[in-house]
Amino acid sequence: MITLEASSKTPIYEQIIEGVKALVMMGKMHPHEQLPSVRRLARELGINPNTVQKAYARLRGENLIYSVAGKGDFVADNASRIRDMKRDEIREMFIAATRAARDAGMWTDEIFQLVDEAYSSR
Amino acid sequence: MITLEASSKTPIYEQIIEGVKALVMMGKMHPHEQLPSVRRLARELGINPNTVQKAYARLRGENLIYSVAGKGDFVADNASRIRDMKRDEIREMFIAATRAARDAGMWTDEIFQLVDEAYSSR
Amino acid sequence: MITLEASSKTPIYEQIIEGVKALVMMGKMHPHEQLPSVRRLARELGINPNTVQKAYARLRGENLIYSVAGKGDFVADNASRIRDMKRDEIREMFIAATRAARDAGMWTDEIFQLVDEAYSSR
Amino acid sequence: MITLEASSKTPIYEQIIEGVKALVMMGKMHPHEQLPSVRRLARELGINPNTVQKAYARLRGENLIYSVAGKGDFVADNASRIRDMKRDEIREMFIAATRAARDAGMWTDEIFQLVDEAYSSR
DNA sequence: GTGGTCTAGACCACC
DNA sequence: GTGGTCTAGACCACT
Repeated sequence: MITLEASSKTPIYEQIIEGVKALVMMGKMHPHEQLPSVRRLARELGINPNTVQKAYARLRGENLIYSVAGKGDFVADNASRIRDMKRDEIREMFIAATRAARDAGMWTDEIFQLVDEAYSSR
Repeated sequence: MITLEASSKTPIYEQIIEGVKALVMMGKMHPHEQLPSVRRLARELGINPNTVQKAYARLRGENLIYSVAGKGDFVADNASRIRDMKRDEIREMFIAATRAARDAGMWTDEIFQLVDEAYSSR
Repeated sequence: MITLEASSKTPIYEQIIEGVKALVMMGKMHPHEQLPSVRRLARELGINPNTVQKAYARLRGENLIYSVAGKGDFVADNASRIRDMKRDEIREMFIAATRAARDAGMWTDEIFQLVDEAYSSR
Repeated sequence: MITLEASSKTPIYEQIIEGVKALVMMGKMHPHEQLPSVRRLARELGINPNTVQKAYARLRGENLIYSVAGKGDFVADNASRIRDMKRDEIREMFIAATRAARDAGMWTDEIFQLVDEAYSSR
């Protein structure tokens, strides 16, 4: 369910974090649902368990998942706030892109058209 | 004319590259105009000459500047294409952001408002 | 597998680049095969790791290799185009040489004989 | 009569040397004909007289020109051997190109055709 | 262990 | 003075 891009410059553990967030946000995983075990996911992705461990630790640090000793990791109850966090990130993306566009001499019309196309594509 | 953000996680040499591109794009530097020498810019920015050298080498690799032995580095003739290159980059930023926004359940209205605010701010 | 010519005036890092290209072109290295690590190759060649790093960085800039953080560098998928790139370079060499030869009053017969000898020698 | 390419990586003084050789080889300058003075040529080319001086010094070192105190520099009598020197250089170009072509898997037929086209073009 | 970045200092050819 | 190359040594993040 999670796919990695080996040649990408974003670290694997971050790709895993984003992958989990995406699954929850798209409703493919729900609060209190169990995540694949560290070792299992590592095996499936063909990577080092330490890397998965690091990703889960970060997710735990953000209180997006919780651990139950001896049982495994589960999606947290408050996982719905992922949506808000994601929106904040996206806001920043648009702000940065818009400033760059303005500096490059693009007008808002051009941007709106671009967004429209991208939104309805694929 | 070029400023560095020390706390940024983007490498210094890349900040220099972007700085030079921006100067050309904004019309503050023109084809065949001489760039500050490697040593001089390094002194001004308080960094190591090798770091500037690396930035200039990359710019040369993209044919955006050319070097004349014993004289210095100059803005390339075809540097006007920086504008188009930059626009392509910006297009990609908006496409990525828009797709992410759509996946996060945002509507185009929300995006348009966001862009409008960012465009007119500061 | 890569050998350096110390007395050559072409920079070491460029010799490395050509060496890697040659290995791929001759089929001694294949896409997704791992290159010797920066430090290891530096040790083997008796040079500074930074020099190898520079060579690999250039190869990466040409999309002939790709880096995976913490794992190493690998031959790119599209590395087969090295062959075509090399042929274009060779074409240019012959065109330049032929023009010079014509200007120097040499005939094609003379050139053909020269090529024949060089081709079958060593 | 001599033209320089500023952005070229071959040094200016070498471009001058090649320029003088070419003029003699093409019969546009003859033995005992006077060369432009150092200062004059420097002015015409918009470069530093030291650079022209260096080029003339090298040509003198190869006995291709001679100096007469108080009068200037002149094409040497034995300048006809420029042709032979040039041919040796060209031989080397073809040998290098042919070896590279062979290593890249090109056949002599392909080379011959390439040479033929280049020879009759322009 | 891996690659990526940066510094400090040196040497070279060219102008 | 200029850019180009190389070395030595350091620190960082990632696996």
